[in-house]
Amino acid sequence: MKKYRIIFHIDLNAFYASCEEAEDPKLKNHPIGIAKNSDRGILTTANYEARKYGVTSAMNVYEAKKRCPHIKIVPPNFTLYEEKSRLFFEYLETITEKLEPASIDEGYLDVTEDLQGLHPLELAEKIQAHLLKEYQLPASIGIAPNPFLAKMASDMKKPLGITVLRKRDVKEKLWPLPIENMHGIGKKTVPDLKLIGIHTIKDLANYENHHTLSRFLGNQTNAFFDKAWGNDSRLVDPTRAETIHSIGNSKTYEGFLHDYESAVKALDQLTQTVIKRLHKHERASKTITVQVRFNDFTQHSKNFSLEYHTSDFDIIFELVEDLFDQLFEEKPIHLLGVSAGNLAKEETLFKQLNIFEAKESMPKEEQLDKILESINANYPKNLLKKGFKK
DNA sequence: TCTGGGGTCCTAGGACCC
DNA sequence: TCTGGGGTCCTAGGACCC
Repeated sequence: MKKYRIIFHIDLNAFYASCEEAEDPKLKNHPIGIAKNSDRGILTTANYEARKYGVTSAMNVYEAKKRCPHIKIVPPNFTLYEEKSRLFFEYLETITEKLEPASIDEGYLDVTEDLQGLHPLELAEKIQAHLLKEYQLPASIGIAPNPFLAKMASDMKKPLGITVLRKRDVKEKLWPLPIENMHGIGKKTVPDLKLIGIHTIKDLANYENHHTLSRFLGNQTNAFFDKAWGNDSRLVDPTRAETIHSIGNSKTYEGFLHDYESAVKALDQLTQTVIKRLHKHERASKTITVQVRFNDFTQHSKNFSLEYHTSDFDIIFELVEDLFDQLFEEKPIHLLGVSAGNLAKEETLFKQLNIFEAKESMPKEEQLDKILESINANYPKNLLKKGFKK
């Protein structure tokens, strides 16, 4: 007899909006949207009252106001959302250690061994009620034998839904869904799939020619195909979210940046934010990336990997400036981004330092020289620095 | 619908090493 | 010498998710 796992996917409904409603209950019966600017840009979230008017996440504010003229635009309060998210996961940890956070407002739980003597449905109801009562956070819960089905299930009833999706329900409940509803299939891939006759998850499950399929789905072809049949052997992995891979900061400049100097000033700000967050997470970075989007929406990035990890502002900013020099064009700049990747824990580095007397112990001047040397060796074009208004 | 900011993962070519 | 194969890392770009 095969033993099925019991996986929950828990998704907090309209999370940012729900946080705002929890803080200010007056907002509850009023349509609200979360957006930085009250007359431009896009909504990160809309509450369900606003969704009744056809307002959705990622819709621009102008359109949202057209559909719902009395919508209230609330600026985001990320400190509040992070705090609520922390409480959410802290509570889930009391249910099971087998918890994998998937984003700020959703997570997977393997409750196979932690049912507390309850029926899975009862446990889900208990969790949902607790989240609503203690934190005023409505949640949708999917119950399934694997993470993929649990994720698809939690999407089926929102808000405050609980949906069981068993293997034997796949043909009836999963297959009729349009292919764009499949987690991992985005708006670039959908037209390709439709071109070869795949419009629903059923079409994917019954598509014979995997060679053709792999032209569009690449490496993931078999994984997607298995998922279409309701199969997904991935384990709930609590360590996955513990490893941070990159820390970045980017900003859109509505009025555009028109010259080199103001861009460098902006990059200074972005770099400072990145460094602050690196320190907060006690991480040092080896690879720095600078990203530029111009007013014509062309986008470019450059990155450079250092010989060793650092979290020093002077070193990183020197590199940021240098990378930007290579990206600079005489066009108004719409977006700038700085990102630190290839991260290592600082405590680990200290250990290495003690053993090898690594280069971090050199005076900063010397470190900078070394780095510039290394950059120039790799980017001889750099030295020319032509066409810049310095 | 003319557009935020935080990320993860994949791809593909090239450099380099054995 | 004109030519193998495997592996890893670096770099730029793109797709996707919330």
